[in-house]
Amino acid sequence: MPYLHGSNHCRFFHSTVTQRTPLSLSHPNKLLEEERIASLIQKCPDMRTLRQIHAHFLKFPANSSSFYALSKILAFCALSPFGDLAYARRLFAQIPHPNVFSWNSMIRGSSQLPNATKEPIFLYKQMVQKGFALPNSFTLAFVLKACSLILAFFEGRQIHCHAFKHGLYSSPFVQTGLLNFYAKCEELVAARLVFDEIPDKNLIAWSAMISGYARVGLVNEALELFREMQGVGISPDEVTMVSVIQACAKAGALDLGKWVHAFIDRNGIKADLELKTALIDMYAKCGEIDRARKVFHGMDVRDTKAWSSMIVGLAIHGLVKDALELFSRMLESKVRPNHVTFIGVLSACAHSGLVSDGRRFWSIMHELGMEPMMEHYGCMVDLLCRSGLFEEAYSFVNTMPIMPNSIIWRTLLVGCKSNGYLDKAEVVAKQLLELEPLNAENYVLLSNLYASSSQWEKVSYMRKKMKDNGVKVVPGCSSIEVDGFLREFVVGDESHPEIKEIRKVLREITERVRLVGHEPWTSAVLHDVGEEEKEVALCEHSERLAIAFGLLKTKAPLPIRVVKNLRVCSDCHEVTKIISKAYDREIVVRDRVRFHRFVNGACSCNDFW
DNA sequence: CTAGGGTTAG
Repeated sequence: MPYLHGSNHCRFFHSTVTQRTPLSLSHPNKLLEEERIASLIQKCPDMRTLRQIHAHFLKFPANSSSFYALSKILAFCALSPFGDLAYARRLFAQIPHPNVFSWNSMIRGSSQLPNATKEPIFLYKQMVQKGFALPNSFTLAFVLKACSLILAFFEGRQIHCHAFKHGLYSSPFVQTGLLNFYAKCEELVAARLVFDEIPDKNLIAWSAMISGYARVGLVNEALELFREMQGVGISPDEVTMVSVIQACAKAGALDLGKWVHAFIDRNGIKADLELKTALIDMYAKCGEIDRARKVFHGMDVRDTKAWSSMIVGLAIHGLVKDALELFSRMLESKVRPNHVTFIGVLSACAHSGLVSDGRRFWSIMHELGMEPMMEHYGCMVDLLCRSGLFEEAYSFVNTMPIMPNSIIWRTLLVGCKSNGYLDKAEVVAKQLLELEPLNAENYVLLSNLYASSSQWEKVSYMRKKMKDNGVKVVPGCSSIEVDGFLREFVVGDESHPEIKEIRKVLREITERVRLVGHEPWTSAVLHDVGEEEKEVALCEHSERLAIAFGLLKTKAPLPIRVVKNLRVCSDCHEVTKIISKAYDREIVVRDRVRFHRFVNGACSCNDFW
């Protein structure tokens, strides 16, 4: 065993010196000695040097200085980027009574692995159960971080109790650790309770809470908190702004996003790599691909995520050539693509039916030693289906080394429809409904597939099956941003406080559009039959409400931007063009993020309610 | 030895 002198080492740790003498009693030379050791170990360039230092200390008889050195060595192994966690584990196993510092090193070290495991939590459990060392605020902060990485909700909640038990709840590090943990687990109510209990909220706490809201799409809450934070005199930094921009991206709130970008410049906040990447993503998702490009070109350093967000952005805009060109430039720049980059590249190929390119990228991925994930299989299935190679797509799915998920089967089912393989649809549908019996989308898709081939009995059978299984349709939803706030309108929801006024405007629109000689709101062709027909028409309802609200609230000739959660088709745009003309106001309706659906001129507006 | 941040298919 090259990493320790077995017997020597054990004797060393079994020596009577298990506790460091209090600093006040220690010899001044000893303090100097410890400082020297710490800086020596900190400067270690690699494990080889560290082992030499380790060996040096093992040669000498145990004293408190060498004990100190050993714990520093352990910390280096566990935490340094040049360290070696396996070495740290072996070293740690030799310590009969590790102190808190050593436990903390191990807990933090084991949570810094690229693939997070439960190891840090197990270590913490051991520490608490053994009772040799009491956790301190560092311990809780580290273990909470570990819990947030693997979303270990129950463990984290228990640590919340430990914070009280050990009197560590007042530590700002424990508080933000808890807050962040709940936020990552998407337990926003719990996160908010912790947040509200923090007496002196610092920038970190505010940022963590805003990030939590932005992550789950509670955009108004995120923005409200951003305003509130400035109200109490805390200035945001670039980390805060990433979450604010992310909130705008999630909502498709372009005007807000632009305002926030201007805010960043105006307040001299440094737009670093992460913030610029978030800006690229925001502009791309809000439909302003050229602004996204501008941010990208203005970057002096670009890492994998920066390249990926630009490539994915181009791909969702259907700018396939640009996306692939950028990918080549990325390779030339020697930035290693990751799985997200390949999702962008493969989906770009799918949007333009570039089969041979897609296959080429598929093998490049293998050459780079990357194992394709579910998403990549999904892109390939989509690519093959859109290129008319349904049979190949079908056998591709059936020979996948991982179990296809519902998205894969659904992609294949859409492929059945577009390629006219209706016989295969039954088999595919069976898989899909077994995997996801409660998703209304599947029934609608299948029902429309039958309707397209006039199999009306099967259409009503799907309706019946849906009813029997108690499957509920998720209502359509549109949103509009007015004065920096997002207003959401959901089909069938009449709870808006101004619904009466909105309805009045809606009636007026109907009249004015009729005067122009158009039948309002009926331009979406209804594919469906029977009693459910009304619901299909209703999918436009949320959009109508949002436009009406916009006309009610915004008198200035600003464009009214409505973002839809559903797919938008050219017919929907036709309707808004008519309203625009009648009111002499620019009205823009956008699908939330999925610009690429227009790529092949195909619109699936009628596939969904 | 502590806390908050970016890209993900249909």
